[in-house]
Amino acid sequence: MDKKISESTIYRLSRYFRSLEHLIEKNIDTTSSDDLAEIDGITSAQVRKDLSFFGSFGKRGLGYNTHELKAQLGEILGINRTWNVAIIGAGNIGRALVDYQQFKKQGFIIKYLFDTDPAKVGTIYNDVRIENYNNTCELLKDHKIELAIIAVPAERAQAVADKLVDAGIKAIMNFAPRSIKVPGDVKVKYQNMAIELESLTYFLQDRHHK
Amino acid sequence: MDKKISESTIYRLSRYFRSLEHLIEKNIDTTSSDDLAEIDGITSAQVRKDLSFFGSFGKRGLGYNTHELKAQLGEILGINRTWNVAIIGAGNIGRALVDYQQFKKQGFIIKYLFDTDPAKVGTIYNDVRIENYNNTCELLKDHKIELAIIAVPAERAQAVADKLVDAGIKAIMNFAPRSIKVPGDVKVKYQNMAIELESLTYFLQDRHHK
DNA sequence: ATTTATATTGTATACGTTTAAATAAGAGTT
DNA sequence: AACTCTTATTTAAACGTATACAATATAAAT
Repeated sequence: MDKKISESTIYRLSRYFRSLEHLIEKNIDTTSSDDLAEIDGITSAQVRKDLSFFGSFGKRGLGYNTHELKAQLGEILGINRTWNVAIIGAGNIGRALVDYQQFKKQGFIIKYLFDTDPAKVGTIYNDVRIENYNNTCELLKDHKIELAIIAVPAERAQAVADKLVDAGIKAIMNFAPRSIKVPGDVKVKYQNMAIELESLTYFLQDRHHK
Repeated sequence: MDKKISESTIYRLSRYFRSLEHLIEKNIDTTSSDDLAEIDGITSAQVRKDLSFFGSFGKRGLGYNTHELKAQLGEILGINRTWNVAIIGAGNIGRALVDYQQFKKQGFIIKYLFDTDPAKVGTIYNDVRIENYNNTCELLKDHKIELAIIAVPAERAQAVADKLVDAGIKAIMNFAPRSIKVPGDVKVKYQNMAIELESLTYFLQDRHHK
């Protein structure tokens, strides 16, 4: 099972996982590819294809057991465990992320906030200690932090990325509105709400009425 | 020019726009598809292909004028103007978005925050008045709000979406961790940081070492 | 002034990937 | 055993990306 799985497949798997959680909350034990597709607005064939990359989890004629499928997806996505996360930058975005309930719910533990501001360093924000940015490298290494989130101004993004790479981080989520360069074995995800809104305004314009 | 443009193209256009802003800040007047590709980590051919859908903005042998190209992209994306935005839900996420500097910078004006909490309604958060959720429909209609952001708990997302559709909103960004159903002419973008992190953890797992 | 070299766009073609549709196969029911 | 339902897999179509090259603009060289 070494075929390459597309990022869109992984992304959809996360959404199926979310939908399954929802079904389970409603005490529903069985579902079908058609149900899952409906919830997420794609085709049932897509759902089955996505799952088929990893095995066969359903019963023909019956569908999928929500609990089992959720467990399997959790296993695949690596969220049947917790992940330690550090956030660089204790500004508005960094702090909002500390508050973000979904992270904790999905097993992402914010271990540290880092900042350069002496007034912030040493204080505690919502149970998370704000550490000195200069200590980033050693603290990340010492405490087995595996995921890092960049929440600093654009012009500092690359420097922070370099430091994270030095600290051995292999997965970065970048909220700074600037592209960063990292080695090939480091995975970066960009997160820029303004860009997302822009892709909406494009479709709002008159000339795209169909 | 009625051919269908892919979402990824639009998304990349936004990134080129951002890169051009950056170049202009550095007083650079000319750039090339190769430069833009380098900045954004894609191929130069991709850059030219993306642009070619909308016209030819460069000079062969010379490249692109940063100012001109930025203006053209702004025109295409619809961000050479301002857009009125409403946020439904004045919780952590809603308030963080009001604080998000990039919105204002890119011409997105947060006009209203809506909430159901009587303690919040009527107060002002960071220059934005928090209005009663029940008045959403009329206020959106009266004040020509074109974009709306859903920042309420999952279980309330669909109800809010329905109300926004009633109010004539055609573009929604949904921060609630739940899929919503809307008519075909309404464009929805999902924004779920936990899902984004999950797609990173997938790539962090041992079995994907290549 | 003409040619040659160099740079870079714009487009046409080829390739690979992703999505959708079609089909075969398994599980249960009557 | 026939019928229904739904998965799993195969096949085909659509789409997106990368490659290749012709077109064009400038500068340098003769």
